[in-house]
Amino acid sequence: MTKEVELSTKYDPSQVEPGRYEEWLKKDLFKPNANPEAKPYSIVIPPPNVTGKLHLGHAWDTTLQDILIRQKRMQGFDTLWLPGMDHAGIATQAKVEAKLAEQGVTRYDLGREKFVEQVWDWKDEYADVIHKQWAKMGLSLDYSRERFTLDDGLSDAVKKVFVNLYNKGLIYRGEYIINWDPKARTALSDIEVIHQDDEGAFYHVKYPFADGSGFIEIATTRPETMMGDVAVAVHPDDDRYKDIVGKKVILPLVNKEIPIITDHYVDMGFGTGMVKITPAHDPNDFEVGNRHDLPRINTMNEDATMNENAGKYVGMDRFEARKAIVKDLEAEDLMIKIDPITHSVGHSERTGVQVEARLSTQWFVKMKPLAEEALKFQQGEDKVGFVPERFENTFTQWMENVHDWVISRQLWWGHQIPAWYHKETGEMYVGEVAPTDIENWEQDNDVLDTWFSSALWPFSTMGWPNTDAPDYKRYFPTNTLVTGYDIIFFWVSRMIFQSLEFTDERPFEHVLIHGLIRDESGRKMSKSLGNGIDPMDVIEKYGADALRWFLSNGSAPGQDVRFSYTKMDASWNFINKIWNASRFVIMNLDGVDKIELPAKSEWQLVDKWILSRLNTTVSEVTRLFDTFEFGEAGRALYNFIWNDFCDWYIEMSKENLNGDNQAIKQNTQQILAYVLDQTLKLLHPIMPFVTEELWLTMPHEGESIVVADYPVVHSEFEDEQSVTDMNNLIELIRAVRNNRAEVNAPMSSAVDLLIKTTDDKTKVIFENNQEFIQRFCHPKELQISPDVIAPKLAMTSVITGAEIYMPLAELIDLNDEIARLEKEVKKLDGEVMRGTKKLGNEKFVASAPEAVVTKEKEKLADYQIKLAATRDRISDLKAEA
RNA sequence: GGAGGUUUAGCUCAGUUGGGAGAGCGUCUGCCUUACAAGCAGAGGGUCACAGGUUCAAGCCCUGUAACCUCCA
Repeated sequence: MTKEVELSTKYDPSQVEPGRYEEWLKKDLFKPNANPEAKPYSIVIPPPNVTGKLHLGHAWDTTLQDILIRQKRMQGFDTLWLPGMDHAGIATQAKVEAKLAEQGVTRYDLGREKFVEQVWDWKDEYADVIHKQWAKMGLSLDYSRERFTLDDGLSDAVKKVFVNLYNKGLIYRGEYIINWDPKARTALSDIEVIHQDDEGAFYHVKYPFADGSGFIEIATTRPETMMGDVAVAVHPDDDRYKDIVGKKVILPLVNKEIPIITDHYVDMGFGTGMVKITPAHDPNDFEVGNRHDLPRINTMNEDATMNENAGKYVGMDRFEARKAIVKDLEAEDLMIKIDPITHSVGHSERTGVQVEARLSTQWFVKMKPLAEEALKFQQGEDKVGFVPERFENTFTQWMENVHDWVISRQLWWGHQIPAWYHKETGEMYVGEVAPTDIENWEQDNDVLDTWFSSALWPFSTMGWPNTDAPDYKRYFPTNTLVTGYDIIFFWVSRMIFQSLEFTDERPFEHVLIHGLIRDESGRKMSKSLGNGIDPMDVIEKYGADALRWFLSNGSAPGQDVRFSYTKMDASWNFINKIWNASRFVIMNLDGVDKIELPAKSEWQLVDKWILSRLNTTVSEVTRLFDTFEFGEAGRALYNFIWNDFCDWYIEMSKENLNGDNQAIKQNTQQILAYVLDQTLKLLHPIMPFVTEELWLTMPHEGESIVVADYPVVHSEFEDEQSVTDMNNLIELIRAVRNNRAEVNAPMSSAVDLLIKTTDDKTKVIFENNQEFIQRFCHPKELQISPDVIAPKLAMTSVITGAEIYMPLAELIDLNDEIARLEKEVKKLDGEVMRGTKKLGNEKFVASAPEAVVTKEKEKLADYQIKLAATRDRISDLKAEA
């Protein structure tokens, strides 16, 4: 069968990628294979936020998952990759509020119900964008199982977990000091607060004694909170202040008496050793206040404006109030000095505003028992395997020091807390279903932290709490979770303890942690810097395959990676190479409509060699995939394809394809086709589009490479001898090319080539492969014989098993050639000395493994022969001179 | 203050149990060889941050130092 094949001479992703994904979906290739005999392999996608578009970090994360899932699918596993998205409470609500603000509308204008409707519209819009982006990247997701964190099923799971933890006493409600985002007007957990160094000041303020006997000096960074001061504290061991403990001072501007107390919390060495205590506005002061039974005076509103407790400053924003208070203190001569300082200030991860410590009633998860269980579990055999391992430390250290988790959020978008308060009695009811006399109850207004529902993702998406759900039974626990190190605390840790608590199993066998994508100069990509790169733009220019290749090869496990267009160029180049190699093979497959490897007895040296190299590559790539070493696997593939297959086998195949021997021609066609087929399959998990295109163009069986069999190791391909022999041939060709380059004798000029073989084996190899020596060395006259007589003036190279002479009398100078050879002698002599010394070391010979010693001996012998031959040649040439 | 990471060629980075230092890009030389000039052939380029130690043998293991980065408090 003659194939009418037209492939363009350059790889063009825009001719390869569009439409392909839709074909795969139409053929239903991304669903589990429904083979009950197959081992299941499952991954749940880290659900992206519906706040916006996916960035390069998502592209990286999902590419790694797709690589895993595609390889396992080809290996015959029953694979499930479950997609979904996250409602991202605070972030999404903030976006929608910002959009409304442009129209001058607030969420309060709309009311809760109308506002939430608007958020659903937003969600639908962005879910659509995300679906299109997933498709562009070629992700083999099973959309029939797609979930959203606010789905009914997932919401049931959330309620069940909440109520269950509450009943166990692991969820409680109380008035504590928490982190407060005054812009979103909600509580935040510890890890949603980003600490950054800001310019601020230490304000040194006079607090006069009530008895008029002078004043003390109090330093504070936050004078605006002083309306809430209820005491001044010193350390009990601080001798400086022994006499004043128990006295009263007058709170400036307020003219209220407050006591001087002692508490171990005070750092004697810091500042003046005296601190003002403001229990409603500082977490440490809150603790001090509890110990001393002090009142808590909240001086701010939800939006961080001052409230009626702030006296004349009521209504001012916190920063305005600071200015006003400083001014007033100065006016009353109570400000001693203002020292500028740089200090760490907490900001909201989502809205960016400065976080307030705020006293409020919130819901909390009691973390200690859950953390202990998780830590204990990680001591066992079945622990979650972190890859790379060092990230397990990150996890355990956080778990060991974890604080209770604030889970209530004063938002409207999210899972409303399943607690109701009786309108008359005030009684609280917590349950999965609302009270039957609902008219007498009011549900808690707050919603749960989004991570509370995300923590259940690996099992809630599989049908839990129905433990008989087929997916739950077959695919949970999942096999691998892939995510960045930046959300180990937020998500990975919480999935682990929730899964252990509710399913008694780990949520995933392995968690593969990757780094962050940075820009070309190593900066984090961010909106404020404007240095973000849209993966869709990259795909537009280079294709999804090139982006995926870059992402899977760009870095070592757990390391950050810099994006660069130079790297994308290199990535495209590699695919172009594959494209053209395939093009060559396909163009030369006339008469071949089925791939059938010729009988082993028919294999020539080059055939044995390429099959052995292929086999090694399959073995390496498989091993490296199993340990998540995609970069190393990629390098193995790159080297095999470019350096072995393209540079040597394809080049040599031209000799056979154009020769007269029909049998050899057909064998060569089959081996070219076979190696290409195997190579495309090895590459498919990484670059799905182009491999599908090429595979479908060449002879193939089956409807798509997506579900083709992944290559396996064939022990009958292993052939060390052929690898050694081929290397011998390559060494010859390289030596000749080298000599030609040295004297600027291009391949187009034929020159005599005399090869004096010094062992029989080499003689046979060179004789049997004369046609390749002809093709690659382009000799005018070729002699291969142990009896070659060295010409008087000729370039000389000594290789293993042979001496090469190229009589280039008109091109070389005798003295130059002697100098060149002497340089060679110096190098060889160094090698011989090194080997001699090493083998002369008795301890080395005695302690090193035998294989290492043997290898050293062989190398030494080889160098000794080459050295002697080169020296002989020099003395011959000198005799000529 | 605690933990972790990084330091290897001009640049960006690999280097899997310790057994002669690698790639891509860039540089230099020569080639339009009918798959690919975004290609081919060849070349040059490194005290593996520094100082000790373990070992027959260290980029790799141990100790310390320096610089930079990240997370936590």
